[in-house]
Amino acid sequence: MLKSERHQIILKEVEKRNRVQLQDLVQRLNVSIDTVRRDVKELDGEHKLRKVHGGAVSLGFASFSPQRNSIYALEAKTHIAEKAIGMVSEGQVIFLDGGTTCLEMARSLPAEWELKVFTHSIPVALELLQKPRYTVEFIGGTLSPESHLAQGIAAVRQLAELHLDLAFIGTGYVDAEHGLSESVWETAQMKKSLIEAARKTVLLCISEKVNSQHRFR
Amino acid sequence: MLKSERHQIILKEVEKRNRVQLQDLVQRLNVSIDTVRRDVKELDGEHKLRKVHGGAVSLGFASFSPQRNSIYALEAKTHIAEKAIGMVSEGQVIFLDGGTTCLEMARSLPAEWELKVFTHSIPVALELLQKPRYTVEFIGGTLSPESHLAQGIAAVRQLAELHLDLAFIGTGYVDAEHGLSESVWETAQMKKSLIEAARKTVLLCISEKVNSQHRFR
DNA sequence: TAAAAAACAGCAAAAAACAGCATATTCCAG
DNA sequence: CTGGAATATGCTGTTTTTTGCTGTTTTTTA
Repeated sequence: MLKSERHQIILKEVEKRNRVQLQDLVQRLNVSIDTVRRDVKELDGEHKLRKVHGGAVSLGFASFSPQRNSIYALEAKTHIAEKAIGMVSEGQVIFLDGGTTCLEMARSLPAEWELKVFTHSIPVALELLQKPRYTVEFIGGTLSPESHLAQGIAAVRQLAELHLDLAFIGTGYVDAEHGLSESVWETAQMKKSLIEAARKTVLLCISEKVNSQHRFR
Repeated sequence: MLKSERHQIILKEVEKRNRVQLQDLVQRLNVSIDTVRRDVKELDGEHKLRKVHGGAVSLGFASFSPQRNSIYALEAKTHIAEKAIGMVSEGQVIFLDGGTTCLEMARSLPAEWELKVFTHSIPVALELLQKPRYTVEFIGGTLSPESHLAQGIAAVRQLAELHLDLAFIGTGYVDAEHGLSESVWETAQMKKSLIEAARKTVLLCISEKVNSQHRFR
């Protein structure tokens, strides 16, 4: 296989799902990990993507989630995600909201589990699709160009019909919640539907006390 | 064999599949590797293609254009996509299926238009979200890991409630339609819903006659 | 803090590119 | 028709690039 061909495939993959792991590329391209590493390093040098530990992210993704740059925030969110995963058991039916915290959580969920996950966030869905044993159910609706999140009446209606074991709602969206004009009411509406659909709802919020998780019903 | 004849063949090959290995050309042309090398070098000098280590790539392929990679018969599909776009008018409400043809169509739709587009394909949705004036409505459902397509009962139900000016259905999925076991019935079901929801349905199919578009109702 | 994963550096084999040379083919004037 | 120049093609040996492997160092994670 041609090197430039590999580069194109890598770029395509990065473009599509914003983040790739080197190990995935190894399988996809049938070459050694070192070759992939060198390819990614080269593409990084050409400013076609950004190399990170264990993989690569698209340049757009870096600006897409500016909070990722802040190590403090990332660490905290990873911590929250870990705590949240501790509340999930295999075989359950759960819901994941959008936002960086939930994205982190989707990434960290055990790949060997069997789980049915509902979400209305494209990045989260793409992350979950990486795990072969998961069933990913997407809540449709009007897509927000900024956050790649489905919202609107259609989404609310679909949420209302679900039966969930657990629902995880992220707060502190980068820009989805505050950037959109009409989303305030809809966000409230969606949360209301979720709380009704789920036996337990977990609000993931980043605050001074890292592991503060407010349950409410 | 004439040199210009070889050059024509090389260019055609590069054009067709975007990338060529020198070894393949050796077999194809029955000449030595050095001759092929010199040919490609010459064509590179004339800016007809780009020479890379071990082969050559087309000029469009070299620059950053993800997704256009190994798509078979891209030319024909682009042609179909263009024809299909000719049937759309600004301000309409349309539906786009998954598959490479519809993806090509999504990419080629005029960015300056205002359009409301329904789809159940994540790649198509991501493409459409690039266009700032578009409203993208996602049809939720169970996501297929291979094709990143929402299917299932939920999708069918949402489709049944739509009111569309036009629906474009792609055929000949790379692997979505045949790779999945249970999708036959669901695909039929979805198409049925679509035909009922849309005033006009267009079936995009790639065949011997490039511009064959079968309308049916 | 310790184990695991990833990155790194260096090395060697294989493939490709390159330079130079010899042979074959074409072209053209005499 | 013919000798020679120009071009084209293939071959040989050398150099460069690529790529996987090994062992070591750094980073991540539990």
